[in-house]
Amino acid sequence: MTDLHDDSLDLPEQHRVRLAKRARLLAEGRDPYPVSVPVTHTIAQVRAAHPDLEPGAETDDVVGVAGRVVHLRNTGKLCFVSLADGAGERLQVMLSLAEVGEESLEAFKDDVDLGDHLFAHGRVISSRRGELSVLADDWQLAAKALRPLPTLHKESSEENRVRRRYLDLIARPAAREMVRVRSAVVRSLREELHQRGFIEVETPILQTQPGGAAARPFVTHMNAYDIDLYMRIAPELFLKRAVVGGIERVFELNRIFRNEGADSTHSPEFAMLEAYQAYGDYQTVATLVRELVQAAAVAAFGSTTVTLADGTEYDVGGDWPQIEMYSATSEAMGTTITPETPLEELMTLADAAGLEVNPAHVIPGKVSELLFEHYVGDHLVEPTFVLHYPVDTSPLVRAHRSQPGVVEKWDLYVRGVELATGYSELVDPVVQRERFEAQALLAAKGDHDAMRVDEDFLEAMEHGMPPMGGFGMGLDRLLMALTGQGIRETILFPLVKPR
RNA sequence: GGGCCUCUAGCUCAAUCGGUAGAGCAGCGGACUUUUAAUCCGUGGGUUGUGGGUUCGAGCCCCACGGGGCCCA
Repeated sequence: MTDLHDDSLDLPEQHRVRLAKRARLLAEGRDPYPVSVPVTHTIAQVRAAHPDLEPGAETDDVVGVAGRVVHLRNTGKLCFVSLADGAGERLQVMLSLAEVGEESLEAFKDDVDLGDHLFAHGRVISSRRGELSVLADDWQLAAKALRPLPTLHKESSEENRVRRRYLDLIARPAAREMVRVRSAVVRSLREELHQRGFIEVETPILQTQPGGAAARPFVTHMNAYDIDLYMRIAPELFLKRAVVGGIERVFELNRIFRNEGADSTHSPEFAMLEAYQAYGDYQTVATLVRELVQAAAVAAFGSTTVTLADGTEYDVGGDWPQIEMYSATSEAMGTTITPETPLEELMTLADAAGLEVNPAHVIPGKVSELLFEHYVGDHLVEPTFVLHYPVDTSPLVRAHRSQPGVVEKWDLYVRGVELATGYSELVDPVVQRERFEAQALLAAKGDHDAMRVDEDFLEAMEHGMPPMGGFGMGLDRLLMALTGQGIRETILFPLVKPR
C-alpha cells in the first residue's frame, strides 16, 4: 500500500494492511470506530428467543446485533460471519447479494477482517444446515481491529496467556469460565457473611507499620510527609481495632501484598478474606469457614462436589475432620513430640527427615511445624482442620484454655495446601505486648518475617477487646482448591516480568 | 536461591549427524449464493530471545544475559 509511512514498514504485513483499511475508511467518510451502533438484542437474547428453529426456517424478527468476528466464510455472492459476545456465545450473520446489494457486499469483503467488531441488522433465520443466523439487510463496522486474532484452534502459550489475557479470554472458554467462577465465589462469600450479620469494611493498605502476619512487606515512599510506608501484609490489626470500636462482626475482602517469591502457588499480590466475630472462638469460625467454602462451591458449580482441572472430582461437602498437630505428627513419625520436646531432639528429627532448617527458624515451635508439614500436612487430601499450634509461632493467638504450650488455632488443609487459618484471638494486652517483644527479638536475630511491637495497636487493645474468633482465607487459594488450577490462572491479570 | 526444560513467521508448532529455515491457521490475488477450522487455484511473509565464542559453515555445539514453564528448597 502506498499511503503508509516509512516507520510502519517494520510492522507485520497483517497490521499494515489493516492500518491501510482504517485510513481508507476514514478517507471515504466511513467511521471505523463509530460512537455507537443500534444494537437491539444481545447475541444471547437472540439465541434464547429462538432455541430450536427448523433448518431453513425464517422469522419476521428483525434484530440489530454486534459482536467480534471470529469466523469469516465467503462463498462468492454469500458471506457467513460468526460473531462472538463476551461470554463466548456465538451467532452467525449471513450477507447475501440479494439482500444487501453488490456495493454493500463488496464493501463487506474489502473492509471486514477477523477480530473486528461488527454490527448487523436483519431478520432472524435458520440456515439450510440449521445454524441460527441473522440474514443481514444492513451492516456496519463497530470497531476495526488492527492486529490479527490468534488462531482460535490452539491454546496460547503459557506466557501469552498471562501477558495478553484478553486474547486468552477470546480464545479459551476455560479462561472465561475462571472469571465467572471467581466472581461467583466472591459474591457468595460476601452474601453469606452479610446474611450472618457481618459488616464489610476497608482498612488501610498503606501502613506506617506492617503487621498481622509473618511476611516481608513491600516498602514505598510518601512524598508529602517524606516517610516510608509499607503495603499491608494483612488487615488483621485494623480489623481488630474495628472490633474494639464495637463493630462486633467485621470482615474485609481485598488485596494484600507480600514481598516474596512468585511461583505456581504464590503471587506477590493476592486477595484475602479476614473476618472477626466477637464472642466467638476458633471453633465458631471453623464452622463459619466450612459453610462459606461449601456455599461458594454451590454458588460457582451448583454442588459441593467440584471437578478439578485434571478431571478428578473433589467433594468439599459434609463435616470436615479435625486433627491435632502434635499428635498427628507423632503418629506419622512414630516418635512422640509435644510442646515440651527440647529443641535438640526436634533438630535431630528434622535432620533424620532430611529437612533443612533456616537458622532464623531454629525455635521449637517452628521446627515442630516443619515436621508436621513434612510428615502430615503435605499428604492431607480431604479438607482437614489441623488444631493447636505451638505458642512461639502464633503471636496473635490466645493460649489454649486447658492444654499447655499450644494455642487455640487451626489451619485448614485442602489437598495438601493451607487454605485458611483461624484463631481464638488473643485479647489480653499485657500478654500481647510480651508476644510482640519475643517477635522483636527474632527480628533482631535476622528473621525478616518476624512481627514488630505495634504500640498503636496495643493502645487500642488496652481499651478492652472482647473475646473473639477470627480467620483468614486466601481467595486465590480457595479458587485453586475448587478448580485445581494454578494461582496465575485464578488471577485475571497476574504480575508478569517485563520483557 | 538450586536443578531441569523452553524461546523459530501474526498465532500454534516442525527442521534427521552442524550443510539452502518449513507446515497448519491467519494474510495477499483470484473462483464460488447455505458455510461450520468451508473448498479450489495462485502467492508474499524470518535479525531463529539478546550478546559473544567454536567452525569452511550454527536454529542446532559452547559461554553469558533476559523471558516463560516444571520440580526442589
